[in-house]
Amino acid sequence: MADGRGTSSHSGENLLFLTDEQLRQAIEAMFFAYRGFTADPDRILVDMAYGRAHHRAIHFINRAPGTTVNNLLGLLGVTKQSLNRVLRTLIADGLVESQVGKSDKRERHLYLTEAGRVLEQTLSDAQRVRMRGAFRDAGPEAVAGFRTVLETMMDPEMRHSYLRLKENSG
Amino acid sequence: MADGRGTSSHSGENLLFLTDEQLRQAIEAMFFAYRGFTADPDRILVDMAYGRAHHRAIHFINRAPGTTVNNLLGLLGVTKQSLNRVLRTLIADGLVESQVGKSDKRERHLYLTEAGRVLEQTLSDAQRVRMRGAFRDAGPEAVAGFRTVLETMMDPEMRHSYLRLKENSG
DNA sequence: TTGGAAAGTCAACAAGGCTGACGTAAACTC
DNA sequence: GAGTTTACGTCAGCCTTGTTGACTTTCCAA
Repeated sequence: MADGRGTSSHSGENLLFLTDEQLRQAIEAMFFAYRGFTADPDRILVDMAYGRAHHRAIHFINRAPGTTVNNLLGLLGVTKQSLNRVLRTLIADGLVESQVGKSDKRERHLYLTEAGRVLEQTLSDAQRVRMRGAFRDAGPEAVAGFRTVLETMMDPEMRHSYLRLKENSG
Repeated sequence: MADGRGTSSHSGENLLFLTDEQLRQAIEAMFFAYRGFTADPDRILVDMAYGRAHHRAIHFINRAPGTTVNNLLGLLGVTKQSLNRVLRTLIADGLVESQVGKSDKRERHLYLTEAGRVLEQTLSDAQRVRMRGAFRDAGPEAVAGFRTVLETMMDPEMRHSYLRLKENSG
């Protein structure tokens, strides 16, 4: 369908698409595509003394408003010291708000401020333009395959986080 | 096909799969999947004082034996100072060999040594295990779609590099 | 009331990006 | 043949973003 080879059968008997060479090509495709994937928001971020780490924090706070620090830590997969450095600047700059938990006062619940939402929108707009273009050019069936493979490629815990976010907002 | 929605038509009339929400989910899928993608080789590399940058250099030298430093720079998308730091240690450790160009003596052509090939094999084996599992579970049609979308997502120059590597090795 | 969890912080360090400047050798050009 | 450009290597210094380890404060829950 994409390369006219190894895609004619659904069954497990056709495994030509699993040769080492095919897999190497897929690895390179991931590498090059990820570069493109991050390029657009990165360009915006350099102009404002922020980096990719800030973008990721903003993204997930937007997706899971009111998330606790601990939960965010799990999504991002970094240490609390690393996240805290980023979070501190975002709070100081008025993009993120931290609210003491009502039932459990040890927890902090994170929200984007209005300014934070504006930046999130700007960044995700830029990132979505490329994604939308790729999806449109590739077509619905390719997109479905794309998402299936990505989901299968995740670590199980990450897949779990991913699916939970997906359910809660889609 | 993967989610039973928005995949029934080839034509441009069906654009339900391009909602902002769908695109956000795809962005998250890329993020989580890339984490899984790099996790296995990363685990191997920490035990030997190497990082992801070394892996990338080794990968592309293996794929394009005899590549010049300049060419490798283009593939990796980093500065020569950054690459040089990595390359120096790889050459010092006997994993990479640098040969003065025959026709143009300014150029250096890079090759993996036997030890370099062994490490490359170890790393790419680890990375391919996950890739192969994901491909097998997702099926040939999903794989074709996956690759189509990734190629479309690259920057044009990167796509050009990617396709050239692809042609030259299989 | 005490143990442990959630969060914040300080300090120190490493990998891996970057810029800018400089040097050398070889190739190219006029 | 002189001057310019190209390819490569290197030094110095900076930044972001990750890490570990230690310590404190707060506060929930057994």
